Amino acid sequence: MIDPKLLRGSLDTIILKLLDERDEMYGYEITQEVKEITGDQIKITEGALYPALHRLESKGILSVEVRKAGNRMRKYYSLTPSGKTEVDQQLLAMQDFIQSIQLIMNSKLAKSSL
Amino acid sequence: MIDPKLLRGSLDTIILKLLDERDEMYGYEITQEVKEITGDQIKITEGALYPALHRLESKGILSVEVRKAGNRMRKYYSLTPSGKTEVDQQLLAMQDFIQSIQLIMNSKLAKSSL
DNA sequence: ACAGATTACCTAAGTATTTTAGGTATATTA
DNA sequence: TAATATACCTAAAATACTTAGGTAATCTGT
Repeated sequence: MIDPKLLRGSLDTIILKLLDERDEMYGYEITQEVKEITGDQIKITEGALYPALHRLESKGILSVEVRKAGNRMRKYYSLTPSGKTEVDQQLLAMQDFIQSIQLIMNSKLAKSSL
Repeated sequence: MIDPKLLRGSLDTIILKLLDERDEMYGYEITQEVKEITGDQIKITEGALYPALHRLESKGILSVEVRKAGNRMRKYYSLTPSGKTEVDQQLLAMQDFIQSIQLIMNSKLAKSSL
């Protein structure tokens, strides 16, 4: 399991990336998809997910449509036009982030006496 | 410049990785080294750095030695024995994290009608 | 000589995000 | 019919960060 600490700050990007691929997803589906893609490595907790979805909606990045699956309610989220711009930015930002982290993790700093 | 939001949660690992290479560094030196390695992409703010160093020290992961450079004080940090164990764990955790993020970022989810 | 930038440390208030720990209700499986 | 899974939610507490200061020594250019 991925240390949840490292995940801080990347939840929004993960959500947006999935919605960029899937067009439409509901919250619970997102948690399951992330678990599957990462082989159970990343588990998004609902206490983090739902507030994040609400935030993104209130920022105009996501739009919601409530539909019923049988007798049960689902809230389907999708990217708004401004959300699509936002994804592109966040995906680039994530790439830069990973690259920089790898620079640090792969750096062999000069030790005085080797 | 890397979105500071994405950096949340990885500051400790960055610090520990540098100290694993360098054996001994002082705070300001860490900020400069990170800037240099990442080509100005990652800038660690002092408001984040110093509390982090104090946290790691109080956890017994780092030890400090105050020395003078001329008339000016420097606090040199280094890994304690338990700190060395901790680095190893955190470096593995960071690798797993990056790998999982990349799985998500590279995932092409099945869209219904392609 | 001295102003401004850099080096080097620090802290506290405010903000943001997450964890933890609940709650409700329907649907499926043993 | 009990337990698990699906599906939504929230609020208090914890955590970590940004912002915005503060002190002081040293270097750089004029």
